[in-house]
Amino acid sequence: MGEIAPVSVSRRGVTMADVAREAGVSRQLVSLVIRDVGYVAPEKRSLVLAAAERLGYRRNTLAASLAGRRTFSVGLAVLDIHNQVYAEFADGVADVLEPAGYQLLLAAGVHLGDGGLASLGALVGLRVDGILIATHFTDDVRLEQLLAGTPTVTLGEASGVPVIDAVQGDDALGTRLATEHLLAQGHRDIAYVGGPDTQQNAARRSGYREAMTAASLPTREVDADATETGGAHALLTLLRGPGPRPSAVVCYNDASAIGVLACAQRERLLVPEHLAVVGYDNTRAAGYPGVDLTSVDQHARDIGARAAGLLLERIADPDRDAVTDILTPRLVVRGSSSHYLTH
Amino acid sequence: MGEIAPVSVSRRGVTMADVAREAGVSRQLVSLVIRDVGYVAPEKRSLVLAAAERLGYRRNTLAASLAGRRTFSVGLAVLDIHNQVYAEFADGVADVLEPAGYQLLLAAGVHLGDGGLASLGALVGLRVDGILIATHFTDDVRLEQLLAGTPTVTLGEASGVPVIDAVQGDDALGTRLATEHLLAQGHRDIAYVGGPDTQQNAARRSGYREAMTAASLPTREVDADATETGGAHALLTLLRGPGPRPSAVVCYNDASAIGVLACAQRERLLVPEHLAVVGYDNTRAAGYPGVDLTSVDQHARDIGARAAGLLLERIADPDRDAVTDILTPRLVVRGSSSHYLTH
DNA sequence: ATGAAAGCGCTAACAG
DNA sequence: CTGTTAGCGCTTTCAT
Repeated sequence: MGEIAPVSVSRRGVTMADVAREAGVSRQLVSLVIRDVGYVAPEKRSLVLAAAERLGYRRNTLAASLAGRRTFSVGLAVLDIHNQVYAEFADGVADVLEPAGYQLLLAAGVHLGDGGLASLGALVGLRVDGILIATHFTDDVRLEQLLAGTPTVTLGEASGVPVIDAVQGDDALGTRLATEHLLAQGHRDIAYVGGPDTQQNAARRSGYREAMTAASLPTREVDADATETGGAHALLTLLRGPGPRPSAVVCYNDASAIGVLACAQRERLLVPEHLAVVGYDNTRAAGYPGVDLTSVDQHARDIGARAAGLLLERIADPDRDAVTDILTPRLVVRGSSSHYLTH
Repeated sequence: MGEIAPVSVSRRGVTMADVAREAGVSRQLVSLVIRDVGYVAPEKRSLVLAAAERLGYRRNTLAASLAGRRTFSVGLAVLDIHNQVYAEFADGVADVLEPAGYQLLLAAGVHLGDGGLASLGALVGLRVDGILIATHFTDDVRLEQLLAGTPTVTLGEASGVPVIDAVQGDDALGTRLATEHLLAQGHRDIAYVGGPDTQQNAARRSGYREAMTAASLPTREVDADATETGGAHALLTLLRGPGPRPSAVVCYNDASAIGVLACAQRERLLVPEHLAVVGYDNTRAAGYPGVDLTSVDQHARDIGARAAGLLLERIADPDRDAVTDILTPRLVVRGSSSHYLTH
């Protein structure tokens, strides 16, 4: 409030200049030491470090990024943090990005339909060096415009934008493996519990259809949302519906499969004797006792790691051709689909 | 490369100045429109918006934050993104923070022991307006120094730093409720499966001890890590150990409780007839068929929301006194502990 | 190896 | 409602 306020360190205002003054060196020298680049005489270096420590200096990443035109951070936008699969994507991404010196910024609950585009916009606004997107895509032109200039890789689904890299599982193959496994067990009446109309779910559905068609068998499908309740309702629909009760069900994810199991139990159907069940994603719950669910593993963590790798490549060379990587899923057989494994 | 390059929009360089030029207005007017503050004539406003749209303008949050000294973002540092509880914390936090206009930046895998402190440092460096921490705390002096000047609230555990707000569940009460529930069912031999030595786990352990001591019964404890395998081993230890087999087990989290269930099944012990089991956290898996686990619900989502609320208050008034909020848990009784509920 | 000068893109405080 | 004048804290380029 006085005419000339005495120089004082404010609550959060320790700058490089302060550190330089304290250490008796130039501001640039401080910058070099903090960034750990170039050669700095060891004594000077420790002088600076000590001064920084004493003052509680914290580098202002904002200013550094603005001036340096790089943030060394990448954004990961995921659909649902509760979904194990996305957590595994994130693990794989972190495996690659952290050693490379990037800070991972996670934005959860990103639905591209509504407010999710805003989340993406926030990441772009933060000028992250790259963006990883794990959600469902629709033909939204604005996506291309929004991401123009920011290296991007999608996980699990392709964006539809030609210049964007993608890493995904072979979803059609996954359900084909599941269906063929059931066929090999002698099942003929195999139903499918499908999900909301996304790229991924469409691929999974088609895998089931292909396998059934190849075996000259009719298909039978019901839909469920991504919850246990949805799966339970789906099974009820199948049981109450016309025609014979299916002897096996392929589900588009583990949550719905677990719902099917719950419903089967309530309906006094033995699994797998009366009803064999296969899920998708091989989440941790699939291995729980009393669940013991056969499931397709899409190698989510590997997808995350691979996507992060592609992103790093694209950051290094923004003009290289876009690639789409497809990982081969594997079927993990458990008690819910195999008589031999039943206790 | 020419002497004087023609004005061209570079890959990512559309600035407010460009928009102003395109719209034929001043740069400040653009700023007002973009920030949506003050009064701007409708025609001018749409003129600016149209120009921004045409040029594909994206506000540079970095520059805005640097100049405005506020980022309108808060960091949420969580221990383990795979753990449902942290996902629910995040939900609650988002419930409050998003309507308030804050961008949530999630940092996962934050163990304060090792590299996690670096993650926190990254958030501080980004100059987030506040930090929410959901992990375990040890007496680390550096934490206080690191966070000085950044409003902070902890979730689930207190930090030990007096000036930091905290929101947590009453963990001792939770296990006391669980133990008393088992006592009410007539159990006398109740064992406890405890976790790694954290504040939270210590409180849960003490709740069990209090309840047993109050009933003049001896305690019996084994330890397990936070996985299903850990729980399974713990039960084996109890079964192979001296003395009679316990008739009930209280577990410090759901994962270990599910491990106990798995082991019980392998050992041909009926649940709850031979062994009653109670978990902690009431994760979604507890409600799965075949799991059907009685569990203590600490209201994680509410904890997240409350913590976010406190953070907002502290951002508004950094000097108000620190508070610690304790939420009362409730016991959710399912088939794993109650004969009456068994199918 | 170090200092000086310039500027990243924006907000803020005021005079017009 | 517009224009001016200052920075925010840092990196960078170029001298020295």
